[in-house]
Amino acid sequence: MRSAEATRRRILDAAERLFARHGVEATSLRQITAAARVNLAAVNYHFGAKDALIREVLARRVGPVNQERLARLRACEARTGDQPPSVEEIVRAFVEPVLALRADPDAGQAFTLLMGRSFFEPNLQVRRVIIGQMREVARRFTAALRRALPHLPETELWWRMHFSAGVLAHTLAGNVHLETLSGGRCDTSDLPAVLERLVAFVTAGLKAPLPGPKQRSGKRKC
Amino acid sequence: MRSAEATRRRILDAAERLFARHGVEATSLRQITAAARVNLAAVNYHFGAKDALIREVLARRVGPVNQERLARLRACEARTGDQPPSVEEIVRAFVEPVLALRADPDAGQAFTLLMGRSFFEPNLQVRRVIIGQMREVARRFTAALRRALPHLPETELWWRMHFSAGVLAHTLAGNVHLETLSGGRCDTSDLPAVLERLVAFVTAGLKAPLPGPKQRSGKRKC
DNA sequence: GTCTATAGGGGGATAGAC
DNA sequence: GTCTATCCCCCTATAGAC
Repeated sequence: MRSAEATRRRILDAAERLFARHGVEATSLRQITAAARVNLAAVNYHFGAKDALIREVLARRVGPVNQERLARLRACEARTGDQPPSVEEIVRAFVEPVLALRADPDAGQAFTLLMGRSFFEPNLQVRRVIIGQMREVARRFTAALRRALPHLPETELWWRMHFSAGVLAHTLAGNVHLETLSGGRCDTSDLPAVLERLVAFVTAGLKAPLPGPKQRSGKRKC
Repeated sequence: MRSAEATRRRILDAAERLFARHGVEATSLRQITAAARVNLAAVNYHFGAKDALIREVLARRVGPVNQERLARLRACEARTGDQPPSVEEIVRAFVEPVLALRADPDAGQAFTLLMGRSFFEPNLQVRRVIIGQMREVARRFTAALRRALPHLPETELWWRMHFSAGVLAHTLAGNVHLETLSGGRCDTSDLPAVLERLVAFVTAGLKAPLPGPKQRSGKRKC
């Protein structure tokens, strides 16, 4: 016999781990309840249906991460006053809170893997949660970056943020590929080093010179 | 009555479209054969099992794309002779062949979506095909970039290629997010413009200055 | 709140007629 | 090569005992 809260939590933890490893579609409620050592019917009792469970698994962690992102951004802006924070500072405010979850022994690596994958998830429920949760954050960070990169047209900025999100997602979810293809030369577990690399790459991308209006020079030749 | 080849092709086309839209796990053979207007048993007759079908759907397009990537890279290197091609040229050689598929009315957008998603796919079969097909390409492009960026340590280069792959994947698979979050301000269908933006971002990221060895300055403060 | 048992529907794969 | 029919498994969700 266990408390209701404990059961709920065990289900969420097991679901998080399994969703991360096998994907939401390939994970059955039976696998989840078996891993959580909880009765099959408990999922429906506590969450109603699989979709609702998916939503809660994501929201439980994305919510706090996004709150911290916004708090860091506010702290940056408070510190710099009238001047906008630098691009690098803004990127850090966005990236650090989610990367930090990897060091969290409770959340562990499972959630960051799931999170990175979520951007690409065909499952409608997952996409809805992600978009819903990111909307406010995207709005605030766009505004901050627009001040930091005043020469950049707004459309261009959205594109570059989109590219940046891709870098982050791949960093969270694609470590297997990096380790395999590089033949084990890259250590994906050294978080501070990963963070510095990520920030350097994304910052440079955001600051890239604008491509000329229409260059049809010899470049296309090769 | 149809020829065997035609049936095979109809199955591949339908599977490609459905895998792209709903994911491989969420797509059933029944959905595929219904969409292809083909008998259910035809899948097993022509491919043996679902896993084999997945493999062929991917390999059919990835193979040619990777051949063209290598051909373009060779062309670049032949043209520049002893000098290495520029980073931008190398990036173009990698990115253009796959983006071009989006303009192909036959392959259409379905495959590029599937391809972008494949990097993050939990399904083992998908990952195996992707890694297998990318190994040679990754090796050749790493070698080319190492010549173009001789100051960059090899580990760093692998990381940056990994980040670049994330940008590409998100560009291929994440358009829904960009259009939603930007409120329709970004036109994802203008391929030449997308290409220029992508190349500019990735090239800048690859060329980014190396982060200092250990900076613990006021940056972390915000 | 927690369990067992089961309804009710798909799923992948195959045997065997044509 | 193509079809129908079917096997047998696992899925989600729920009803009802405890």
